Amino acid sequence: MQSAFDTFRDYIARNKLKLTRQREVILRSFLEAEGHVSAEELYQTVSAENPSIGLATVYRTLNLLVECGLAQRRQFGEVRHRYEHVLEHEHHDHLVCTRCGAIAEFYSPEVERVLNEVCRERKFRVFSHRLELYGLCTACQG
Amino acid sequence: MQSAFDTFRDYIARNKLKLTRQREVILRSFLEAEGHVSAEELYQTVSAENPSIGLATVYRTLNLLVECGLAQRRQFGEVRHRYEHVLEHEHHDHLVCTRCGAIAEFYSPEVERVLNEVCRERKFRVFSHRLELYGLCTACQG
DNA sequence: GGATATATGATAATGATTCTCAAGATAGGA
DNA sequence: TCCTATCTTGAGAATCATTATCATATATCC
Repeated sequence: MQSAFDTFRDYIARNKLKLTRQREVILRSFLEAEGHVSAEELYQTVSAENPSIGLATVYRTLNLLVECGLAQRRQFGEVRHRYEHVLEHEHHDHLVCTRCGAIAEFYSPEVERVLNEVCRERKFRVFSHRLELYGLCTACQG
Repeated sequence: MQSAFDTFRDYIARNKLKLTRQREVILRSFLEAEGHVSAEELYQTVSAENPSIGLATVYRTLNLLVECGLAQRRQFGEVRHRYEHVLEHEHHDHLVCTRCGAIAEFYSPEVERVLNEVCRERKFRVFSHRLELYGLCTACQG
């Protein structure tokens, strides 16, 4: 099993790109961040230790991470996008709390099965889906 | 059963707003438009017959329509939002063709049931969900 | 080490949407 | 019907996330 760094290095090499200090720093921060980071948040973390790194570079690197399959870009009702890890992280859907903003993940084989059935019936060749449930998390129901 | 215009008028009255010529024109165009319109598209239609109506007013009116429950705002992988009718239009999910951009609707009681079950198990009080399946429509599979 | 292609940081540009504000229109009395 | 308070409008500025530009810096490959 390749590590995220290996995957990134391979992608860099295959596409005649360059492995820069900035890209390494940003990838490391991204991997350390948990859950669903926005570009701005990642930029805050990164520039705390490395004030010279610019926001544009964070965006550029996040795009690279999406291209090489390490990150997935999502949107949860907000304007900005959030990025989440893909490696060692199964496909899943989301429960979004509309009060506190918490985002929980879930995976349900039942859901997957039913969705595939829907597509089969309608002769739709599905590649991916996005599914978000909005409501109140357990903590916010009190 | 109230018509869309009645619903709109009620909302206007209840909130001490005013029923203007522009709002009527925009609501009528919205109801005539089919499927999923963007603000810009609706603006094109509206200003064809009524060049003095501005884009900002279209946005403002669409927001009113969402507030009074006549329209629902969605996003299908694009940057801009699209608006769809709610009245006389059951809840449904979407099949989005990534090649031709066609958006088909579907409703599956099975899906609804399974999703409710997921929430019950996780003690999540769900209010709504968004579900989009991305892939190739029948026409684009050839 | 040097040549050359790619990256970077700062900032301008973009595109969708919202805000601002002066001027115009509506609703509800008098 | 007219008045007046209040809400709306159109035009363009402002905003916010993201991308493009460009001169300078840096990695890669010989």
